[in-house]
Amino acid sequence: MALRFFNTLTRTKEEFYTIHPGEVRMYTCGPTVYDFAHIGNFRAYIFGDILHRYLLYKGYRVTYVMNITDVDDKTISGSQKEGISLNEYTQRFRDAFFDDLKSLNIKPAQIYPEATAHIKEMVELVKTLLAKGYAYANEGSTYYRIESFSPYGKLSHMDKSGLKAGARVASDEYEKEQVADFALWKGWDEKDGGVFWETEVGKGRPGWHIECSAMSMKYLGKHFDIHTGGVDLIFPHHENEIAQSEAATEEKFVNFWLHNEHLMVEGRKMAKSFGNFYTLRDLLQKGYYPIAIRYLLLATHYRQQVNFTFDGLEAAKNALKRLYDFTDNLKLVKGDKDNPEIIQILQKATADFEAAMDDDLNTSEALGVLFTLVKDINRLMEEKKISSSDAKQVLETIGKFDSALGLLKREELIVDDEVKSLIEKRITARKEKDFKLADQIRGDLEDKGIVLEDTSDGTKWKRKM
RNA sequence: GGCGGCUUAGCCAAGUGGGAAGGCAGAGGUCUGCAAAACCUCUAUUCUCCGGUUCAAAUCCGGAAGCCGCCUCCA
Repeated sequence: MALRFFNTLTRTKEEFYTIHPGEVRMYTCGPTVYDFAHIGNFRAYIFGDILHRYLLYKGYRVTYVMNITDVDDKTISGSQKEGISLNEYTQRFRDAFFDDLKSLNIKPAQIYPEATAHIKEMVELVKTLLAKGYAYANEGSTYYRIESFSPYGKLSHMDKSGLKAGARVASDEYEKEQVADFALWKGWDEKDGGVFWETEVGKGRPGWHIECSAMSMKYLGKHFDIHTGGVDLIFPHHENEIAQSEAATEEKFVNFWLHNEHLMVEGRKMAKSFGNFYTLRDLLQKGYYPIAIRYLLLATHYRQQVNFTFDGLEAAKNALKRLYDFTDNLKLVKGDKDNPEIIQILQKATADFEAAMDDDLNTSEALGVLFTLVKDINRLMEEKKISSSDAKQVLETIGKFDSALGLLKREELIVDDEVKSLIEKRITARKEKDFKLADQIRGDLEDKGIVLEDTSDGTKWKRKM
């Protein structure tokens, strides 16, 4: 079956195709590094990651770009409050962001361009838009005239004539011809302090939308394959990116626009402004596993809202535990009689897995396939109808699935000499039927995060989750 | 007000015309010194509600109710 994605442009699932054979160029709107990202933000990056990984799974060469917004109102005011430079301020959150990506087992993009390092490209783009009559300057700022771009609204399916002034109108609105026009370049203001660039379009700083147009086109070309982000970016951010890019280049900007739904908390979207957010750090500090958070987010299809709850996180952890136990048990299989049934099971699972993922990255269904495989193989393991080489093949298949899912990464369990001798001591105690001592050792080890299991093949140990 | 989406078991969640996936939780059983893991069995005659189309509807059409998002910084 062919790979299909739901394209926000057409609101339908479309068969995926690439501009350059075998190669995909994709862009995800990254974080504004003014604070720690919350797990709602990470839903977007995990979604981008799944897309990235599955394209690699399918054999495409992928160039993946994610921007870092390191200049805007919030970063400027944050740095001023602390009396430090903009860069010093954003560096902390940029570092934290990359740490978090690692915790969540998100595969790095090739390029993470920063807005402040691409002022020149943005200015060029603004100049082009001015020259072509899509932009106008007023009081030191430059604005995009949406009226001049007739397809405006094609992504969000909003009628530009319907975009009227809402109740809230910013103080600088009078500088625009129309309220829905947006800033390409913001003229310097006292509030910006020392944050400004002297450029051909004046002293000031870039608008938000222009950075994504300038940087994505710089690294991926004027016309590229996939652009992703949260649904809240459809309007105005992505609509504006299209307007800027297509007006400037007179070419189609992006073929596939993919958007993930929000992470909800008690019926509302998780957002800084609502105060109902958890950062990854918050949850790790409470002892939750980052990969359980990843699992929780993958258990629901990316275009569905997910309600975040601690019960859900607990359930995710337990599901993950089952997968880990399964792979651990497979590694211990000893039989030498191959079972021809295994290959059939694996082929079926692979076909089902790919059908699920091909259908607009249906990770819920893909996880269902994975657990069905777990159950099938567990049964054969129980019946001892599996050889060690069969087990190796199962592990390979699971590993392949996981190259797309990214759930099986675990820290190595380090068992030091002290622990080893305790385990030995307990084995002896059990032989001598000193169960009181045996249970005490088991309890002590559990406190250290090591769980013991006695099987017919001897005592196994694993990390407590 | 404009545009869009959602409602499936105790909880989470796939499924878009013809067998209601999967996970978590729960119950019973096998195994075990006990526990854990694993296995087996059970847990939605039914998919928010009301009409309609059809031989056949969770799935298509119309309507209602509830909830959510975007229209403003936002993943």
